[in-house]
Amino acid sequence: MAREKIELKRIANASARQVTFSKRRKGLFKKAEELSILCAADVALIVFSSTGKLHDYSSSSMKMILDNYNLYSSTIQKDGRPNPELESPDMKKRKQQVEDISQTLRNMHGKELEGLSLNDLQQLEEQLKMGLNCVRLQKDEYMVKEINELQDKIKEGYGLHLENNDADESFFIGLSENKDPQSSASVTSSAFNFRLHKSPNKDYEDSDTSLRLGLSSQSKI
Amino acid sequence: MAREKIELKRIANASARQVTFSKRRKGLFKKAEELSILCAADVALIVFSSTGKLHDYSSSSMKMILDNYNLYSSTIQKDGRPNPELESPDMKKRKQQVEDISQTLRNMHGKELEGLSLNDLQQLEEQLKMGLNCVRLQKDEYMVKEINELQDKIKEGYGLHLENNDADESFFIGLSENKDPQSSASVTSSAFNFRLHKSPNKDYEDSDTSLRLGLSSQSKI
DNA sequence: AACTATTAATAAGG
DNA sequence: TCCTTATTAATAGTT
Repeated sequence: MAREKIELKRIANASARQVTFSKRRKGLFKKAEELSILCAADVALIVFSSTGKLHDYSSSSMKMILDNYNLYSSTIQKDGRPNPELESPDMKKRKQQVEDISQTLRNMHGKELEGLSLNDLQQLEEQLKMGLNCVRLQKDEYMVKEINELQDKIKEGYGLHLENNDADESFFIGLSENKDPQSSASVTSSAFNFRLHKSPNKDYEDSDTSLRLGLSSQSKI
Repeated sequence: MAREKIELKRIANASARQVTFSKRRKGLFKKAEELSILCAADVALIVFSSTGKLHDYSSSSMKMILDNYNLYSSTIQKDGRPNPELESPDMKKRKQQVEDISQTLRNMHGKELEGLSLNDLQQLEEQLKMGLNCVRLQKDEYMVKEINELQDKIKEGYGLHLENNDADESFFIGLSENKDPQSSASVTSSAFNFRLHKSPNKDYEDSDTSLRLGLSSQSKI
C-alpha cells in the first residue's frame, strides 16, 4: 500500500522505523476501533514501541478485558504456561525473599537485633567490619584519584603563573594507588581538610582490635 | 476499501456482521504482526467477538506484555485498585524490590562499589559504622546477661559445696546491664574464656576507638 | 508534517 | 468459509 512493497522484516534505519511505527500504529488503532464498532467486539490493544513507550487502546475498560482474558486463558489452558492465577507459590516465595533480605538489611543497620544469638551477632559484626573495610578502601581509592587529579591541576596552574621555575613540591602529598589496606586506608575522609598526615596509624586500631576479639571469642563457641 | 464505503456503526445484520468480523479480524491481526516485525514493537491484541469468543495475538509472551502493561498503568495510576486476578505487576515490582535491596545489601558487604560516588561511599561508611556500633552494643548486652547468669550458677555451686560460708566474692566481677556504651562495651566476648580479669582495659580500645572514630568522622561530613 | 503513487484491505456478490 | 473484484484505505518514499 505504498510507493513500493517492503520486505516484512525489521526496518534497519532507526528513524525510518520510528516514522513507520507512528504511521502504522495509528492505522492499527483505527482498525481496532473500527472492528469494535462495526462488529460489536471488545478489543484491547497494547503496543510497546522499541524504545519502551506504551500505547494502548481498549474498546471498553482495559481492566475488564484483561480480567476476562485471564479468566479465559486460565480455564482453557491453551499451553503449558503456568496459570497466572495459580502462581501464588512463586509470589509467596518472592514475598518471603523480600522479607528475609529486608530483615538482613535491617540487622546490618543495627536494628531488630533482639532475636539474634550471640553467634549471629558475631557473624554480623564480622560482615559489617569487612564491608566497612571494603567501603573505606574504595573511598580511599576514589579520593586518591581525585587528589592526584587536583594536584595535577594545581601544578598546571602553578606552572602557568610561575613559568617553568621549581614549584614548592613539599606542598603536595605523594599519593599512589596503593592496594595495601594499612597504607591506603590511612587516607580517610580527611582528604578534603588536608589532615592526611595526622596520626594515620591510629585509625587502624579499629578493625585490628575488633578482628582479634572476634576470632578469640569465636574459637570458644 | 471496498465496493462501497460503509458507515462506522454496528452492522445490523448479524451474519453480515459475523462475516465482516472474520475478515477484519484477520486484517487487524496481520497488521499487528507487521507492526511488531517491521518496527520491533511488542504488541498484544485481545479480541472478544460479540458472541464472546476469544481471539488473541501477541508478538512475544502475552503474560510478559500484560505484566509490563500493568506495571506502566499502575505507575500511571489509571485506577487505584490493584488487580486481584493479575498479580503480575505486583510480581514485577517485587522482583525489582528484591533487586534493589540485594544491591544495597551487596554494597553493605563491600561489593560492587565501583559505581558509587564519594558521597554514596561516605553515607555507606556511616551506616556501616552505626550498624557495627549497634551490633556491638547488643552483643555486649547479651554477654553481660550470660555472664551474670553463669556467675549466679557458679555461686550456687560454690554455695552447695562450701555450704553457707563466705565465698571469695573477689572472683566475680560486678556486672550490671548498663546502657552506657563506654561501660557495657567493656565486657567483650571474653566472657567464655574467663579472661575477664586479663587486662580488661586493653579489650576496650576496640569499641572505644570505633566509637570515637565514628563520631569524629561524622562531624567532618 | 504533507503529498501521492502504489499497494493492501475489504464490501458485496457468488 | 472461500473466491472474485471493484473500490476504498493505508502507507512507503519523497519533499
